Amino acid sequence: MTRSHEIAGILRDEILRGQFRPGERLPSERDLAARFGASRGAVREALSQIEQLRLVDIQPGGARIKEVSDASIAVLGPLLGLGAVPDAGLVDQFFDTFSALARFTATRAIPRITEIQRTDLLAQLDVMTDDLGSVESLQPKMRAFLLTLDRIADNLVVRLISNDLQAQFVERMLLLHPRPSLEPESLLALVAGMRLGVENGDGEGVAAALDIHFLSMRALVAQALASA
Amino acid sequence: MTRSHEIAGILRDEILRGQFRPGERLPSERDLAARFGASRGAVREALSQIEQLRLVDIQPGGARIKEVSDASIAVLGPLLGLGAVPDAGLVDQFFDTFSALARFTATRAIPRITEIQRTDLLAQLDVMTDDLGSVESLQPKMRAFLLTLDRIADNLVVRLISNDLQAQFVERMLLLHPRPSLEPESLLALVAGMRLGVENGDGEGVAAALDIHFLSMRALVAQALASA
DNA sequence: GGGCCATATTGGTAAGACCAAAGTGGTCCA
DNA sequence: TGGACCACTTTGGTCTTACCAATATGGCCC
Repeated sequence: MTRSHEIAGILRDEILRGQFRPGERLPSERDLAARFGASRGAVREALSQIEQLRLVDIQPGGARIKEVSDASIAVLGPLLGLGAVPDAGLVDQFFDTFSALARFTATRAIPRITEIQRTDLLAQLDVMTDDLGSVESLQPKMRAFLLTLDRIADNLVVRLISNDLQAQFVERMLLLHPRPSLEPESLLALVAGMRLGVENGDGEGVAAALDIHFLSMRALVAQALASA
Repeated sequence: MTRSHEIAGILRDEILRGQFRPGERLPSERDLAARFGASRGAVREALSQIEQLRLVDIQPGGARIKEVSDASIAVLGPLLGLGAVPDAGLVDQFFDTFSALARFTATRAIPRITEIQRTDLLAQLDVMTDDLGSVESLQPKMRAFLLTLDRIADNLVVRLISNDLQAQFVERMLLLHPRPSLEPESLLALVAGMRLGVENGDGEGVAAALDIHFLSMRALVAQALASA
């Protein structure tokens, strides 16, 4: 973690917390440098990063704060990390959205699947079947499965969006305690449902299995967050 | 356009064009500064921006190129702008994805709509009905309508994703010539379909109207790009 | 009270310097 | 001959100082 990233993180979080009003001017680079005990160069690098998040608009004369709701998806992670516990509403929105993207990918991928890819997917599902007990070890396998679907669907736009969601979300949620734990039965239903869909070339079937899974996931996470 | 943004744009495009292999090292900051006739500070700000796109991994010892497919959604715009004409396949993927997000927003927004919001949406649709002839003036109204739906759906995650897609895509597509022109009949069908859905609280109806619209849009844009 | 101009402030950029970490190549030893 | 070790070089990270152009600010004048 470099000094400029550190400064960028602090300023970014202050903006996300609403400590500046939209339209208001950020302190000058020289003032910020003094505040952080850093050089103007480091502050400028930090501001350059925040500008990419579309949180500020930098112009000669001053940097002005913009609306958080107009920012880049890259602020999602920091937004989730603002409090000791991620905002439950935001997490639910994330799962709802992520679920929709997974459905999208599944319905696009399955119809254009090759036999080799089908074999690959089924093998991945088989491995998952042997591992239903532990969410910790299942999660990366699930992620790899979805990534394979992503590659088959061959939609770079969704792939890039998923990259951002992964980068923003996954690491933070893995820190959550107590961790939500899915019943082995529902995990079995998920894997079995996806397997059936993959075997029969039924994208809608795979999507439906994912839908159900994410619905129960949302309920469990909401419960975990409420008790945290 | 500042010098650092300029340099960032050039390097970013070179990476997106594949002029560096993933894992390869970018020239040192000092070399880049010499190449661009700029100071190291300006180059560092540029690299800091490219790092945020997840196109490079900067570490003491050197900056290494990463896979484009692992980058942020923020590279979509630059990717579309690489050639004289945007890549047709990528544009089609964009519309497919954008359409799915619009469907998502519509199905989430309509069920939770208030009477005031319903009146607002209907008014917007009425204005659009009077303006079916010109795509130029209809497009911003359409965008405003979708933004209203976004606000009603109240899903910040999708809102942020849409921000990025808008920022990456809209300006570039508006430069396209020849511009695709939709038939007034199909536009009328779109508006009428959405109106019916809004009136009856039928989110699936609104989504279906959007689906059809984006499908014909995809066909027209593909045609426009092929002739360009 | 409103428009205008000089001044202070702010971002944009450059040049030079130092440090610590990583990469590099050679040497030395087994 | 092969591998481990070490010194050197390169590289990113940071700071300082300085200057310019565009903007913002405040006071002045009409």
